[in-house]
Amino acid sequence: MPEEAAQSPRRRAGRPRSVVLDRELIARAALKLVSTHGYSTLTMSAVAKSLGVSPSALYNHVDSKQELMQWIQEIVMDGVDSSVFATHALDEALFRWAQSYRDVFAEHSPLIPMIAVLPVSGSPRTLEMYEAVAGGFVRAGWKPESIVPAIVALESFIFGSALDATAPLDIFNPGQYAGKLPQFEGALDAQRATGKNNSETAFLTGLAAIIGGLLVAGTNN
Amino acid sequence: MPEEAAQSPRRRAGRPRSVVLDRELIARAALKLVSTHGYSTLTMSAVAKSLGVSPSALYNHVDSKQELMQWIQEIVMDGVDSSVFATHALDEALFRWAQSYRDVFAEHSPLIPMIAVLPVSGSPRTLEMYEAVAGGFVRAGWKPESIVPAIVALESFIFGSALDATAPLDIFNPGQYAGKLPQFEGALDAQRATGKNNSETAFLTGLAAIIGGLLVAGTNN
DNA sequence: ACCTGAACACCGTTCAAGT
DNA sequence: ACCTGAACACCGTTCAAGT
Repeated sequence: MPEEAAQSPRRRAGRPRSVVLDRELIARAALKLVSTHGYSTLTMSAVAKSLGVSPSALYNHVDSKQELMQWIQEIVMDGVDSSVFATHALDEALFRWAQSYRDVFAEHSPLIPMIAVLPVSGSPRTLEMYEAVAGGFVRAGWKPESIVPAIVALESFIFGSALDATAPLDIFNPGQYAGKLPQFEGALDAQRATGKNNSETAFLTGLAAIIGGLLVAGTNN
Repeated sequence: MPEEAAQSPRRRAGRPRSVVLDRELIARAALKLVSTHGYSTLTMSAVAKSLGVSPSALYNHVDSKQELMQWIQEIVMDGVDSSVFATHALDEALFRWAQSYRDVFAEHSPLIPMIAVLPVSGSPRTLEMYEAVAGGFVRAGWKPESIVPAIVALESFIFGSALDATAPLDIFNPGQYAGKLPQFEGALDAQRATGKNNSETAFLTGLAAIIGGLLVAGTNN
């Protein structure tokens, strides 16, 4: 199997014979593993196996599993649509950007605790995204010092919502406490009667609320 | 050391001689470990050691480490102030509740990915909290079907903000990309010049925005 | 009923040895 | 330069054996 990978591109003269692994290959293999079998199956061993290589071989190309997960983040970040800030009004752009951001990380929620804490300097695509978002705020006439807090507030909501999106549908079922929580259960029944997905409704109404609320505060005072 | 624990309370006649472990003791030991040395040191082995017992002994009282973490959650949840809904107007109550909620889980962020996905039926204190919050919405005249999505949206923002609160202060430092992101770096400099903690500002302005935005939508239409 | 000690089935990571 | 295989230092968890 390694031969297949080594022979497929026509080799330039003087190049080493069979370079099998590199960052791109490892990251893609990891992403494929995660996409098909979930993050619980993402082990260095499994990644190595899918590449037909021994686990220790990976450490010639990656420092740690943590770094490998940052590589995955970088690829995943490509799915976030930051182009809308160049084409739409700020409120509409924020709405679309936030939705793509949440949808992407709902599928990769194990990355969230890591991203929330990691310096952005390690992720050029994240920085590109921030540049696009900040540009949208600037063009809308925002006070400069209010822009970064607004972005962070939106991101907090987005990450929290992405985590929530992975929750089971019956997460609010009171179980043995049924009948003892009149106010909450009434609210729960009314929500259920709408037939809508609660996580989705919460995200959309919350997003509209926070964007609306921020826009009121961000330009005036 | 086990003798000390066994002899301290006067024993009622007929009681077994030296019951050392129980749920409360284990949970408190785990919480103490976490509070003093952080979640990275929370291993079954470390908990056992702090109790002067072998790791396998714990499994006579707890099913898994996951369950132990739920016990910690239950204790931690006590630090969230839900009493404000009985004493304050909805907007003010939401503000105070959310702040205590975020502050508590900023110190216990590793619990967040677990909580976001776990059925609330396992946590009576969480259910009590929901009952108090829902009561606040009901008394403020909210449409019943809008209450649960509002709570979930607020919780998503709170959990996301609690994760963000653990981030290093210089998380946005562009590093080697300095000078290439004019809009974002301008916004960053302006925020820095305020001298305020960015995470705190983001939480407070975001919270005001989402509460304000929700209150506009929740009662009218 | 509850504890100990050994064992199991994993992890991520290191490193000497090979090519 | 890059791979293999053995080894290390952990995890959480199980289980037979003791009291």
